[in-house]
Amino acid sequence: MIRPRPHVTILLYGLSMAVLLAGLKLVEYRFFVKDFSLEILLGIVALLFASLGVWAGRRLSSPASTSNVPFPSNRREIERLHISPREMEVLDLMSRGLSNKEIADTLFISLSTVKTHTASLFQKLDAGRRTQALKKARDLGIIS
Amino acid sequence: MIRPRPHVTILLYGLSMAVLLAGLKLVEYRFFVKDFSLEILLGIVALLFASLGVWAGRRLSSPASTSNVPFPSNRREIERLHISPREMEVLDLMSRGLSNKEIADTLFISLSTVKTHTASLFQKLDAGRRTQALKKARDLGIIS
DNA sequence: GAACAATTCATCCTTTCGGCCGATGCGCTG
DNA sequence: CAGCGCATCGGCCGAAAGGATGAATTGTTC
Repeated sequence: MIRPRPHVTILLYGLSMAVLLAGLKLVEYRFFVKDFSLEILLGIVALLFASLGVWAGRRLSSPASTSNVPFPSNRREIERLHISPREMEVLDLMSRGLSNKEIADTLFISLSTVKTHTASLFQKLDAGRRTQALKKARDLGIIS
Repeated sequence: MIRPRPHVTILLYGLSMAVLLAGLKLVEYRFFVKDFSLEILLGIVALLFASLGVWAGRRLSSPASTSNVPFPSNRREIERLHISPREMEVLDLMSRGLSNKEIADTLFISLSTVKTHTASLFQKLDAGRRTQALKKARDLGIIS
């Protein structure tokens, strides 16, 4: 997510809004007629839009703050080993002592994905453990 | 082991040699009379003493090469956190990307003992993971 | 559009790690 | 000698990490 598809995200956002508005109409008829509390309705709508906003916001704002690997990061070696940007992020967070779960939460991806990244990192760095991977990466100068 | 009791090691070595020599006498009677191959006997004896020598050699030579934590190693912090010498060795090997098992084999101690050391390191460094412990230790300047 | 790399996610299984408990032996110090 | 720190070892348990595959989507490139 994040980097690969801003268009799709925007489309999804728009579509979701459309669906929500359509739903609103329905709700209007179903509940307004029944003298349902206006406050509750507004609260629900606000909550839905708020969460949708947060969701979209995360998706769209991430690209800017995502390339947060503050290091000259020996590009020669990174390219030589074919280490992708996303893998670099994982590697960086790993070097900060985060667990896979914490990395997943930070990057807003699933644990499975983090494991995929670490696995490919281990392969590219020829390591079998994260500590070993970090040692090698540090020796290669691709992390601080 | 290693540091704590050279006396005991020497005593054990001497005792083992005595036992072996005693055993030799027995073997001498049992097999020599039976016209057993002299080469085989010598081979066995040589092998036994060789392994004993290696074993004792490791024990005795370790103290010299054991303080192999090649680093100025911010003593202030080490003392402040009450990190013992043995724990420093474990920490150092940990930073080299070794697994607990490998550390155990390197230090010639059991896996349990390594775990004890790592556990007390985690407590003293206020960490829950080895990568986190390494990060903190590195930040404190007690490892390279 | 096919081919490809990058990113995402899942499941199953094994190994390793870490937490928690208790225990022993040695050396030093009060 | 009693107490304390250090180092050693064991067992049990749950959580984390790692290995092996398979698969879907998106963007780029030819």
